Amino acid sequence: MSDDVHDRWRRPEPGADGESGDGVPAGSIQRPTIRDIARAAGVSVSTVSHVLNEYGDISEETEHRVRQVMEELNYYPSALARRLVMKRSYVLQLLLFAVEGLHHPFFYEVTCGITSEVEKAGYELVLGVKDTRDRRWRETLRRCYEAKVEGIMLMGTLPSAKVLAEVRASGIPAVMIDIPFEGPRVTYVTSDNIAGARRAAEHLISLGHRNIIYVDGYDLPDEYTPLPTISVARRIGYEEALRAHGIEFDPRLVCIGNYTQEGARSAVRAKLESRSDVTAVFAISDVMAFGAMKAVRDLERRVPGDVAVVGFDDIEAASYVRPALTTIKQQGELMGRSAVCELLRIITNPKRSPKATVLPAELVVRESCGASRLSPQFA
Amino acid sequence: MSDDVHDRWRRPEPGADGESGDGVPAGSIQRPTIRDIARAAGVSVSTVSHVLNEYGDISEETEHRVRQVMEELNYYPSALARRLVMKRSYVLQLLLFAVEGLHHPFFYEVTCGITSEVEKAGYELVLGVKDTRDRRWRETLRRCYEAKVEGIMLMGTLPSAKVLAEVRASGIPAVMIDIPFEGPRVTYVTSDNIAGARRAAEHLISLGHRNIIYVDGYDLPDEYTPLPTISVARRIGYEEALRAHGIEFDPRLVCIGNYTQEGARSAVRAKLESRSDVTAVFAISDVMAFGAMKAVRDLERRVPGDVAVVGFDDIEAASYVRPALTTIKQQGELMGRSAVCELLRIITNPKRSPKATVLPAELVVRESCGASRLSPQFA
DNA sequence: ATTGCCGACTATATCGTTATAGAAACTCCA
DNA sequence: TGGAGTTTCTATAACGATATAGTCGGCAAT
Repeated sequence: MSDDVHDRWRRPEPGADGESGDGVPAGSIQRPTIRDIARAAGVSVSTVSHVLNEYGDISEETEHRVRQVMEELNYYPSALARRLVMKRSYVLQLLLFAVEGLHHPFFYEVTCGITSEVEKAGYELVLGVKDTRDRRWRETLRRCYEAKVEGIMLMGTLPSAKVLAEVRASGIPAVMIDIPFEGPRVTYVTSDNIAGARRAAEHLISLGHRNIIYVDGYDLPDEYTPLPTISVARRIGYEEALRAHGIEFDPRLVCIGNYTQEGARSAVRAKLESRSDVTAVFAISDVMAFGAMKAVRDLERRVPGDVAVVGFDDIEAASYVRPALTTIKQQGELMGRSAVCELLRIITNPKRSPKATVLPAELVVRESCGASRLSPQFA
Repeated sequence: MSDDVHDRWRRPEPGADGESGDGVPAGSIQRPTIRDIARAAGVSVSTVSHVLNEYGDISEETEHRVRQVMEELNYYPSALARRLVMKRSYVLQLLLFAVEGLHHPFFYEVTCGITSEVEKAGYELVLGVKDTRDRRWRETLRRCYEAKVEGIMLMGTLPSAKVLAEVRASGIPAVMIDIPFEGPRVTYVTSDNIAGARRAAEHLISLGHRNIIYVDGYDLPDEYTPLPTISVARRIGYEEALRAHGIEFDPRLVCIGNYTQEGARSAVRAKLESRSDVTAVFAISDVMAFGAMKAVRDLERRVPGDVAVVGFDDIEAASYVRPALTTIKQQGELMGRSAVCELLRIITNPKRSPKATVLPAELVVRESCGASRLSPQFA
């Protein structure tokens, strides 16, 4: 029976027989098409299609025969063809702008959440990583248009605010991650960065610190369209906390760590050397907080004895380091999940206007600020 | 001029005019097709295609006009249609089997390397993450066939050896990451796991340790087709080192940490409680080594004073923890890059037989084994 | 004037599906 | 017996590109 079918479906044209035909371009072992199935099963193409899509108007007997042939010929319908005719790609794109690969662990957590949710919804996730310094982001967006991507998620440190405008103008549904930006089919999910940063600063203030170094991520990119970055939001929270406690904001306590450990290490060291009155550091990412801790040790001082350090993100490593890092917990995985859910809602329900999501950012007290109240799980 | 063109290209059929037409399914703002461009520019579809693909047989004047129209109508050729007719997808698939999302930081590093290289080659990367315990991996493979994915990369802890067999049988070029498995169009890249593990164990032995707990990842999956896992390789290295130094392998010193911190913590704690003669732990991943360190502390003992710990991977956090973790460095990012390069070679050059890549795995001495020789960069 | 060639452009089949609109056979009921 | 309605199946036009195999002037060589 099996052989019988195999004989029947072979197309007349190609002469080649053996599996490893000689001149074939890679991967182009001719796979059977819907027409081959139809021929072998003795039905029309339409019938096969109806079986495939479970129209329910095919007799049990015919359906069985068709399915059997499909199995025997090892048939898989071409998603390419289907997508073309249905004008849907079932593809979501995650676009990550980062400076050195996607090395930031927090992005990783978000990505985890995204993949699992995308998978669940039966979509595909295309992962695109661009260096923030790479000016050719327009090309990357072009690929989204060409591939008829159904939705875009944007994450990381953007090269320019133009990206946002262009995504919005493209009409493709989009969810920004940690970038407050909205449009007709665009929204965002973010942690409550202002409240998180405020809480971090207040924690330090409540422990008696007054001169607190603020370690920012980047300088603004050279185009001065203001980007609604997490830096901005966290800075607002930091300044709010100072104001609420009658401390004047001192711009000379701000330094730039480039979101890297080494960047923060040298920046913080420089500040600590020039300002002996500093007793605390608030870095807007855990990785930079690690750098700050190293800087403190570089100067033969102690964390938290001489300088208290608080971070932001609560990446896994925050609980590994000694002293364990007090930080603001962002729910990265949840953030990824929420982004996908909202994106799918925008896609499937165009009338509904998209809704922004703000996730809470909580203080996790560990050891790096000298608070003795350790949560038991980080012992 | 612009308006002129816009008038010309509008198709006759659809009545809707405004942008936010009412009943339109999301994202289905009708984008212009190659036919619209042809019409508006007053040339044939073929001519537009020739311009698009730089055939070089179009007069400068015509080409200019066509390009201008494309710009004005905001035209992007449909990759879907092109892929269908060219029978190529320019898509690579990364398939990751993991137990809890893709939470292992090492996978992340590899993924970084992969994306950057894929991007560079002008391909797209589809990211698929499956839970190892999820039995429906066959469905995931089906999607690769349907999407005419040109190459597959497989990473993580597979649910079954059948996956490997099926990928090989599919004829799709594939590169396994850290899974030694080969076929006509299949190969792998891996660290030198045996040598790495041997080195880790020898390091402990050279410091005088004799009873060394070995923290493995998983038990073998329930189907007993033997999987060529990193566990197996590292175990071989560990046993080799013991043998070379006349130490008898004690199976009761092996425990299972499930590649998680907590799993390792409780497994190691149990072992330490039952075996007071143990002075060292070798965990086959850094994350499990962190768990082991916690277990040691749980029992009020000290690392490295009472128990030395060595890990495997050298994830970033390994240098953050206190004491900093002595471990075997795997070059994750390079691994990802190599995988993509080799995969592209298999795809573009089907005659060449694929070549396996084995990357060196080096010992990085930090503090967790009590070696005083600290490399300066981890101070 | 014929032939051949070249440069610029085009008509049409094709990729492998789904969608639309029937067709053929059969049942049911008056 | 003659529709009406069902059930099962089918022919064919899309979808939006590329590939193949031209056409049509014009120009040089014979």
